[in-house]
Amino acid sequence: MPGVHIGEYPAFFFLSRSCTREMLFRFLIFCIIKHMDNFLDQLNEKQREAVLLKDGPLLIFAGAGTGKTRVITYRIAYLLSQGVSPLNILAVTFTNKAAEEMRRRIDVLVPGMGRSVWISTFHSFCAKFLRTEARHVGLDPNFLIYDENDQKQVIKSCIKELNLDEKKFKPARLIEIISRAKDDMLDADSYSIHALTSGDYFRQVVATIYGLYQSKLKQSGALDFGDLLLLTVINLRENKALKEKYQYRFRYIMVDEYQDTNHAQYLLIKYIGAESKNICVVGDDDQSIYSWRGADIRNILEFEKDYPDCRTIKLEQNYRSTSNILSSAWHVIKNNERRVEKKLWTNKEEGNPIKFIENRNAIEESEAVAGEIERLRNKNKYNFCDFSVFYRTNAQSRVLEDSFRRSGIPYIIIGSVRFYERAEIKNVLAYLRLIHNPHDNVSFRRVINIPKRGIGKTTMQALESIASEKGVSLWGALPYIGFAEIASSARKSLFNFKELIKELQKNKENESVKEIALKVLDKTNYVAELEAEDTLEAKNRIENIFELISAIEEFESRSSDRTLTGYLTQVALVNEIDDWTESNDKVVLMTLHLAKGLEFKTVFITGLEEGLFPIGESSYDIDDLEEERRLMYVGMTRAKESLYLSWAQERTVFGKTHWNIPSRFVQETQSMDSIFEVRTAKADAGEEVIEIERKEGVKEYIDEQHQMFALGSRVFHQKFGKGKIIDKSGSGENLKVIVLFDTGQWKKLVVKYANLDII
DNA sequence: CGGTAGTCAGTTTTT
DNA sequence: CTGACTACCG
Repeated sequence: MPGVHIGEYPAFFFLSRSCTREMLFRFLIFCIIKHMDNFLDQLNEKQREAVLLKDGPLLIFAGAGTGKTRVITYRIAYLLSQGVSPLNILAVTFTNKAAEEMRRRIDVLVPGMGRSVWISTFHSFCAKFLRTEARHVGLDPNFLIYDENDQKQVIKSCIKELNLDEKKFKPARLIEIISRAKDDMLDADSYSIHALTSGDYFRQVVATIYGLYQSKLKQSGALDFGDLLLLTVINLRENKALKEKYQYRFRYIMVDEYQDTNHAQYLLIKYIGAESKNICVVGDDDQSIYSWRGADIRNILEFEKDYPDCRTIKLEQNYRSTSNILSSAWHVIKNNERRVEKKLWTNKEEGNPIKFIENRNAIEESEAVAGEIERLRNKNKYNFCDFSVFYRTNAQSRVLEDSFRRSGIPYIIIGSVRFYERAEIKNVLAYLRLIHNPHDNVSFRRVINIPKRGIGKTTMQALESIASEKGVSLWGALPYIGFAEIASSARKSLFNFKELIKELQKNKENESVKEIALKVLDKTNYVAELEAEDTLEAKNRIENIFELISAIEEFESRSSDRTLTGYLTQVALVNEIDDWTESNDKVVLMTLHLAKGLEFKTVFITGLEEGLFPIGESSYDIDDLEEERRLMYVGMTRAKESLYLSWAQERTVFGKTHWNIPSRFVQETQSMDSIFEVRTAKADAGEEVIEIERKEGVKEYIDEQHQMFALGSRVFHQKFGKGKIIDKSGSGENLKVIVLFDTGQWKKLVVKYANLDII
């Protein structure tokens, strides 16, 4: 180190205590320049081209595993080496995990620089923007962010207030409509205009709900996810000074996973980058899997139209997967008609063949996965974290979890039952939110009677009506309770609650989040009350609460914004995938959606059954089916060395057992040399798992499953007449179908004996 | 007001 | 099968 000199100063000078941020910055830049040649050597020709195209709009088509993150991080390093200040660089990713990963990798290239470059998700960028500019955009800088659960509560109260039928206007559906409207830049007023012109009654009611919903959010001082984007974009559009400020600040913009951006996100980038035009977007239309969330694939396909002078670079060399994996993935994705043709290639060897496992049910499938992980670990000295298991729906994780627990395999489930969604955690958080902003009605309703303080339905109804009469929040209604018909005991309780929150709010500016949280536990007696319950469940809840306290500690040790606002924002926008690091040697379980952007030595894709993956009715709609197929492609291309595809003949959903046929994606891989069946045999010592490898007639078998007696096909039976196949199980001689006959009755029939004719 | 039993709908996928 | 919600009684 002392040998390194910057100009006339020895490097250690810069590392001494007197070093300023600026000096450190210059030192780091020096290091980058020194190593830039080395950096560039680590890139292939196309990647280097993408890194070196410093100015102007740039579109990078980056196939799976082609070093997309590498290009972005090296590009940032290159920009820094060219004298661009880290403060002028904005990198936007889709998930927090991706942002974290990028930061980490920049830090590897340019130590300490990861923190200075603004890298965030769209949503956290907007949250930061709106808080910083709150004064200019007419917001309280302490606004809360409502998650989907909070949204649901608000929507429900809207429906109640408007005397609508929850069955006709389902909260979940309404949230979806409103969220999609916001993605498309339609605020409540614009939506209302559209609804009126359409003459559609349903849409007009939705417009009313939308409007009421927004006023309720405002009353509570809250924004939902969609608002973060919508308001940011509206303000950038309307406020010239603001727009110029951000255009000036962010001279270089990079957007990851551009294929998944929605219209609002597209506009955000367009506005900020309009001046410098230094917009670099990276994406892959084959990995677009969020259209259901408003993502518009046209954003990537029409980038060249938006920026006529843009340069386009295609990254096609895959560094991740063996050629076996890559070619099967290609065989699957090429079935999509709506895609830009790309030819990924690799100079890696063929590698292991893809292994197909057929199981009788979900339990055996899980056992097979667990068994295979143990076998591979013994054989190849793999770590647990080299394995990942993907599935289409979160519900599938439970069975896997059971098997892993039985086998003693350490695992981590990412995303399913979220820690922050547990009742006891939400209760503590609701207190924190009230301390931060007592007008938060959702939190107020949540904890007004937790722990029990004798405030029930009647009291709440009275309070609600005061609030709506006066046009204030529930908290704001408290001073008026003297005039309402509220039992004196309840009145006293409300008063005490108010004093409690006020007490907790005292000194909040000077206390750490942890101190505030501990004060909540202390003053509310929440833990003590749980202890008194003395049940296993209560014990569990107490444990979770302490886990929350350590999560807060963790937050405070790591985050740059350690305020209560910062913490609550983080809780709303960050999921636990960000806390997972490879340092924990655990098998990772997650949905296919969450897997995007990650890679593992060995990947299991489970539940490959028609109706589950592709899910539900999606196979009847070409667009839906193609998105499912892209999801399959994303899953397959996560694997570096080994890929397992498994399915179960029957699966229990909602306590009902369904018979399924293998997913069409299985046969689309075109690489089925053999199928493994896992059978559990009863031996003297108990149960024994037997693996059977079926090599012959594999293709015929799958074809038969799909074509001979496909679900939905019409059949004729001598005795029962005409009908439709609605379910299916077994194979070969044991192939059984359930037929719903036109008479209305249904029968389970063994195909071999039933003598059915396909009509 | 609070507890409990009974009903009913719901699982895609996420910031 | 679960969790969320409702209705009724102590």
